[in-house]
Amino acid sequence: MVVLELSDHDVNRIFRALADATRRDIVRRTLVADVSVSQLADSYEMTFAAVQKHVAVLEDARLVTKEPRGRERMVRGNPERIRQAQLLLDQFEAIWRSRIGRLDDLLAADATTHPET
Amino acid sequence: MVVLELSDHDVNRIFRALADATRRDIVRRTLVADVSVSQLADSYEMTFAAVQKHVAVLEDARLVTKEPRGRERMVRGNPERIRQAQLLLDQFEAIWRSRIGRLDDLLAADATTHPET
DNA sequence: GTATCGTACAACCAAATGGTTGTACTAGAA
DNA sequence: TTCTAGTACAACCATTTGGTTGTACGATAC
Repeated sequence: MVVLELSDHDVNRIFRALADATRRDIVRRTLVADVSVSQLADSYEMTFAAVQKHVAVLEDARLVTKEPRGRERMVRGNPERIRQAQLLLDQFEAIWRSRIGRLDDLLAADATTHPET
Repeated sequence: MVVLELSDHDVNRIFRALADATRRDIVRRTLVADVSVSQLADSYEMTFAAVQKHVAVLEDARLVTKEPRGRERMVRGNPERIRQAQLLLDQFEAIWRSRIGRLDDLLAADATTHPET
Protein backbone atom coordinates (compact mmCIF):
# COMPACT_ATOMS: atom_id res chain seq x y z
CA MET A 1 0.00 0.00 0.00
CA VAL A 2 1.24 3.43 -0.89
CA VAL A 3 1.42 5.61 2.20
CA LEU A 4 -0.07 9.04 1.92
CA GLU A 5 2.79 11.42 1.22
CA LEU A 6 1.56 14.98 1.30
CA SER A 7 3.44 18.01 2.57
CA ASP A 8 1.83 20.33 5.09
CA HIS A 9 1.50 22.82 2.28
CA ASP A 10 -0.34 20.33 0.09
CA VAL A 11 -2.75 19.54 2.90
CA ASN A 12 -3.26 23.24 3.58
CA ARG A 13 -4.25 23.83 -0.03
CA ILE A 14 -6.61 20.87 -0.14
CA PHE A 15 -8.57 21.95 2.93
CA ARG A 16 -8.36 25.62 2.01
CA ALA A 17 -9.81 24.81 -1.40
CA LEU A 18 -12.69 22.92 0.21
CA ALA A 19 -13.44 25.81 2.58
CA ASP A 20 -15.65 27.62 0.06
CA ALA A 21 -19.19 26.67 -0.93
CA THR A 22 -18.77 27.66 -4.58
CA ARG A 23 -15.64 25.57 -4.90
CA ARG A 24 -17.27 22.59 -3.21
CA ASP A 25 -20.10 22.88 -5.70
CA ILE A 26 -17.65 22.99 -8.59
CA VAL A 27 -15.99 19.84 -7.29
CA ARG A 28 -19.36 18.09 -7.03
CA ARG A 29 -20.37 19.07 -10.53
CA THR A 30 -17.06 18.14 -12.11
CA LEU A 31 -17.07 14.77 -10.36
CA VAL A 32 -20.40 14.03 -12.06
CA ALA A 33 -19.36 15.16 -15.54
CA ASP A 34 -16.80 17.28 -17.31
CA VAL A 35 -17.90 20.93 -17.41
CA SER A 36 -16.31 23.89 -19.16
CA VAL A 37 -15.24 26.95 -17.19
CA SER A 38 -17.86 29.10 -18.94
CA GLN A 39 -20.59 26.58 -18.15
CA LEU A 40 -19.56 26.79 -14.53
CA ALA A 41 -19.49 30.58 -14.67
CA ASP A 42 -23.09 30.63 -15.91
CA SER A 43 -24.19 28.92 -12.70
CA TYR A 44 -22.92 31.37 -10.15
CA GLU A 45 -23.72 34.95 -9.26
CA MET A 46 -20.24 36.21 -9.96
CA THR A 47 -18.08 37.13 -12.89
CA PHE A 48 -16.35 34.69 -15.18
CA ALA A 49 -13.00 35.82 -13.82
CA ALA A 50 -14.07 35.03 -10.25
CA VAL A 51 -15.11 31.51 -11.23
CA GLN A 52 -11.87 31.15 -13.12
CA LYS A 53 -10.02 31.97 -9.90
CA HIS A 54 -11.98 29.40 -7.94
CA VAL A 55 -11.12 26.78 -10.55
CA ALA A 56 -7.47 27.82 -10.30
CA VAL A 57 -7.52 27.31 -6.52
CA LEU A 58 -9.01 23.84 -7.01
CA GLU A 59 -6.50 23.06 -9.73
CA ASP A 60 -3.64 24.18 -7.50
CA ALA A 61 -4.93 21.82 -4.81
CA ARG A 62 -5.23 19.14 -7.53
CA LEU A 63 -8.88 18.64 -6.67
CA VAL A 64 -9.69 19.21 -10.34
CA THR A 65 -7.77 19.05 -13.60
CA LYS A 66 -8.30 21.15 -16.70
CA GLU A 67 -8.11 19.79 -20.21
CA PRO A 68 -8.38 21.80 -23.44
CA ARG A 69 -11.23 20.77 -25.69
CA GLY A 70 -11.54 23.00 -28.72
CA ARG A 71 -11.62 26.53 -27.45
CA GLU A 72 -13.01 25.40 -24.12
CA ARG A 73 -11.26 24.14 -21.00
CA MET A 74 -13.04 21.17 -19.55
CA VAL A 75 -12.81 20.85 -15.76
CA ARG A 76 -12.76 17.40 -14.27
CA GLY A 77 -13.00 16.48 -10.60
CA ASN A 78 -10.15 14.37 -9.22
CA PRO A 79 -11.59 11.59 -7.02
CA GLU A 80 -8.08 10.48 -6.05
CA ARG A 81 -7.49 13.75 -4.26
CA ILE A 82 -10.80 13.45 -2.42
CA ARG A 83 -9.65 10.02 -1.35
CA GLN A 84 -6.43 11.48 0.03
CA ALA A 85 -8.39 14.06 2.01
CA GLN A 86 -10.52 11.26 3.43
CA LEU A 87 -7.39 9.42 4.50
CA LEU A 88 -6.18 12.54 6.28
CA LEU A 89 -9.37 12.69 8.33
CA ASP A 90 -9.14 8.96 8.92
CA GLN A 91 -5.78 9.59 10.58
CA PHE A 92 -7.42 11.97 13.04
CA GLU A 93 -10.07 9.39 13.82
CA ALA A 94 -7.41 6.74 14.32
CA ILE A 95 -5.63 8.97 16.83
CA TRP A 96 -8.83 9.40 18.75
CA ARG A 97 -9.65 5.72 18.68
CA SER A 98 -6.18 4.84 19.94
CA ARG A 99 -6.82 7.14 22.89
CA ILE A 100 -10.06 5.33 23.64
CA GLY A 101 -8.19 2.05 23.39
CA ARG A 102 -5.64 3.19 25.93
CA LEU A 103 -8.36 4.43 28.26
CA ASP A 104 -10.03 1.04 28.01
CA ASP A 105 -6.72 -0.61 28.88
CA LEU A 106 -6.37 1.61 31.90
CA LEU A 107 -9.87 0.79 33.06
CA ALA A 108 -9.22 -2.90 32.54
CA ALA A 109 -5.96 -2.67 34.49
CA ASP A 110 -7.71 -0.73 37.23
CA ALA A 111 -10.51 -3.30 37.41
CA THR A 112 -7.88 -6.01 37.81
CA THR A 113 -5.99 -4.07 40.49
CA HIS A 114 -9.11 -3.05 42.38
CA PRO A 115 -11.74 -5.65 41.59
CA GLU A 116 -13.80 -4.58 44.60
CA THR A 117 -14.86 -1.28 42.98
CA MET B 1 -29.95 7.81 11.32
CA VAL B 2 -29.43 11.50 11.86
CA VAL B 3 -28.62 13.20 8.58
CA LEU B 4 -25.71 15.60 8.60
CA GLU B 5 -27.15 19.07 9.00
CA LEU B 6 -24.45 21.66 8.54
CA SER B 7 -24.79 25.06 6.90
CA ASP B 8 -22.37 26.11 4.19
CA HIS B 9 -20.87 28.47 6.71
CA ASP B 10 -20.30 25.66 9.20
CA VAL B 11 -18.59 23.57 6.56
CA ASN B 12 -16.47 26.53 5.50
CA ARG B 13 -15.22 26.99 9.03
CA ILE B 14 -14.47 23.31 9.53
CA PHE B 15 -12.30 23.05 6.41
CA ARG B 16 -10.81 26.49 6.94
CA ALA B 17 -9.78 25.48 10.45
CA LEU B 18 -8.12 22.32 9.13
CA ALA B 19 -6.21 24.27 6.47
CA ASP B 20 -3.34 25.16 8.83
CA ALA B 21 -0.60 22.83 10.02
CA THR B 22 -0.43 24.30 13.53
CA ARG B 23 -4.16 23.89 13.98
CA ARG B 24 -4.11 20.33 12.67
CA ASP B 25 -1.38 19.58 15.19
CA ILE B 26 -3.45 21.10 17.99
CA VAL B 27 -6.39 18.91 16.99
CA ARG B 28 -4.20 15.81 17.01
CA ARG B 29 -2.75 16.61 20.42
CA THR B 30 -6.08 17.44 22.00
CA LEU B 31 -7.64 14.27 20.64
CA VAL B 32 -4.98 12.29 22.50
CA ALA B 33 -5.28 14.15 25.79
CA ASP B 34 -6.56 17.37 27.26
CA VAL B 35 -3.95 20.11 27.00
CA SER B 36 -3.98 23.64 28.38
CA VAL B 37 -3.59 26.61 26.07
CA SER B 38 -0.24 27.53 27.65
CA GLN B 39 1.03 23.97 27.22
CA LEU B 40 0.13 24.22 23.55
CA ALA B 41 1.77 27.63 23.29
CA ASP B 42 5.05 26.17 24.62
CA SER B 43 5.17 23.81 21.62
CA TYR B 44 5.09 26.29 18.79
CA GLU B 45 7.40 29.02 17.54
CA MET B 46 4.88 31.76 18.03
CA THR B 47 3.45 33.86 20.79
CA PHE B 48 0.85 32.72 23.28
CA ALA B 49 -1.66 35.10 21.71
CA ALA B 50 -1.17 33.55 18.28
CA VAL B 51 -1.80 30.06 19.64
CA GLN B 52 -4.82 31.42 21.47
CA LYS B 53 -6.17 32.63 18.14
CA HIS B 54 -5.62 29.25 16.52
CA VAL B 55 -7.51 27.60 19.36
CA ALA B 56 -10.29 30.17 18.91
CA VAL B 57 -10.56 29.28 15.21
CA LEU B 58 -10.81 25.59 16.10
CA GLU B 59 -13.33 26.32 18.82
CA ASP B 60 -15.42 28.38 16.41
CA ALA B 61 -15.41 25.41 14.03
CA ARG B 62 -16.30 23.20 17.02
CA LEU B 63 -13.29 21.02 16.32
CA VAL B 64 -12.23 21.55 19.93
CA THR B 65 -13.92 22.62 23.13
CA LYS B 66 -12.41 24.58 26.01
CA GLU B 67 -13.12 23.83 29.64
CA PRO B 68 -11.88 25.85 32.62
CA ARG B 69 -9.75 23.91 35.06
CA GLY B 70 -8.39 26.07 37.85
CA ARG B 71 -6.74 29.01 36.17
CA GLU B 72 -6.11 27.00 33.03
CA ARG B 73 -8.32 26.34 30.03
CA MET B 74 -8.13 22.75 28.94
CA VAL B 75 -8.56 22.18 25.22
CA ARG B 76 -10.22 18.98 24.11
CA GLY B 77 -10.50 17.67 20.56
CA ASN B 78 -14.04 16.93 19.36
CA PRO B 79 -14.07 13.58 17.51
CA GLU B 80 -17.72 14.08 16.57
CA ARG B 81 -16.80 17.05 14.42
CA ILE B 82 -14.04 15.08 12.72
CA ARG B 83 -16.65 12.45 11.99
CA GLN B 84 -18.88 15.06 10.38
CA ALA B 85 -16.01 16.24 8.19
CA GLN B 86 -15.44 12.66 7.12
CA LEU B 87 -19.09 12.35 6.17
CA LEU B 88 -18.78 15.46 4.04
CA LEU B 89 -15.93 13.92 2.07
CA ASP B 90 -17.86 10.67 1.89
CA GLN B 91 -20.59 12.59 0.09
CA PHE B 92 -18.12 13.65 -2.58
CA GLU B 93 -16.95 10.11 -3.00
CA ALA B 94 -20.55 8.91 -3.28
CA ILE B 95 -21.17 11.42 -6.05
CA TRP B 96 -18.18 10.14 -7.94
CA ARG B 97 -19.14 6.51 -7.44
CA SER B 98 -22.65 7.18 -8.69
CA ARG B 99 -21.12 8.60 -11.85
CA ILE B 100 -19.07 5.46 -12.32
CA GLY B 101 -22.22 3.44 -11.76
CA ARG B 102 -24.03 5.35 -14.46
CA LEU B 103 -21.12 4.95 -16.86
CA ASP B 104 -21.18 1.23 -16.20
CA ASP B 105 -24.89 1.19 -16.95
CA LEU B 106 -24.27 3.03 -20.21
CA LEU B 107 -21.57 0.57 -21.19
CA ALA B 108 -23.82 -2.33 -20.32
CA ALA B 109 -26.69 -0.84 -22.33
CA ASP B 110 -24.33 -0.19 -25.20
CA ALA B 111 -23.03 -3.74 -25.06
CA THR B 112 -26.62 -4.94 -25.24
CA THR B 113 -27.53 -2.64 -28.12
CA HIS B 114 -24.36 -3.29 -30.06
CA PRO B 115 -23.12 -6.67 -28.93
CA GLU B 116 -20.93 -6.95 -32.01
CA THR B 117 -18.47 -4.34 -30.71
C1' DG C 1 -1.35 40.27 51.70
C1' DT C 2 1.91 40.29 47.02
C1' DA C 3 3.81 38.03 43.10
C1' DT C 4 3.12 35.41 39.18
C1' DC C 5 0.87 32.22 36.12
C1' DG C 6 -2.64 31.48 32.67
C1' DT C 7 -5.75 33.70 30.09
C1' DA C 8 -8.51 37.30 27.50
C1' DC C 9 -8.68 40.87 24.44
C1' DA C 10 -7.66 45.16 21.87
C1' DA C 11 -4.87 47.44 18.48
C1' DC C 12 -1.95 47.09 14.93
C1' DC C 13 0.39 45.22 10.67
C1' DA C 14 1.62 42.53 6.34
C1' DA C 15 0.02 39.18 3.38
C1' DA C 16 -3.55 36.37 1.41
C1' DT C 17 -8.38 35.96 -0.22
C1' DG C 18 -12.36 36.81 -3.03
C1' DG C 19 -14.22 39.71 -5.68
C1' DT C 20 -14.19 43.38 -9.58
C1' DT C 21 -12.98 45.61 -14.41
C1' DG C 22 -10.29 45.80 -18.43
C1' DT C 23 -7.26 44.06 -22.02
C1' DA C 24 -5.62 40.51 -25.09
C1' DC C 25 -5.28 36.16 -27.49
C1' DT C 26 -7.05 31.92 -29.82
C1' DA C 27 -10.42 28.78 -31.89
C1' DG C 28 -14.59 28.15 -34.20
C1' DA C 29 -18.71 30.32 -36.63
C1' DA C 30 -20.59 33.14 -40.29
C1' DT D 1 -11.95 37.26 -43.64
C1' DT D 2 -14.50 39.02 -39.83
C1' DC D 3 -17.14 38.25 -35.69
C1' DT D 4 -17.71 36.06 -31.48
C1' DA D 5 -17.22 32.67 -27.74
C1' DG D 6 -14.04 30.98 -24.34
C1' DT D 7 -10.25 31.82 -21.91
C1' DA D 8 -6.07 34.06 -19.66
C1' DC D 9 -4.22 37.44 -16.97
C1' DA D 10 -3.07 41.96 -14.88
C1' DA D 11 -4.45 45.61 -11.87
C1' DC D 12 -7.12 47.05 -8.36
C1' DC D 13 -9.96 46.94 -4.02
C1' DA D 14 -12.13 45.54 0.54
C1' DT D 15 -12.01 42.07 3.86
C1' DT D 16 -9.96 38.28 6.25
C1' DT D 17 -6.05 35.94 8.10
C1' DG D 18 -2.07 35.12 10.92
C1' DG D 19 1.00 37.12 13.28
C1' DT D 20 2.71 40.78 16.72
C1' DT D 21 2.80 43.83 21.23
C1' DG D 22 0.57 45.64 25.14
C1' DT D 23 -2.79 45.86 28.81
C1' DA D 24 -5.87 43.82 32.18
C1' DC D 25 -7.76 40.45 35.22
C1' DG D 26 -8.76 36.17 37.97
C1' DA D 27 -6.67 32.10 40.29
C1' DT D 28 -2.91 30.11 42.55
C1' DA D 29 1.65 30.16 44.98
C1' DC D 30 4.53 32.26 48.40
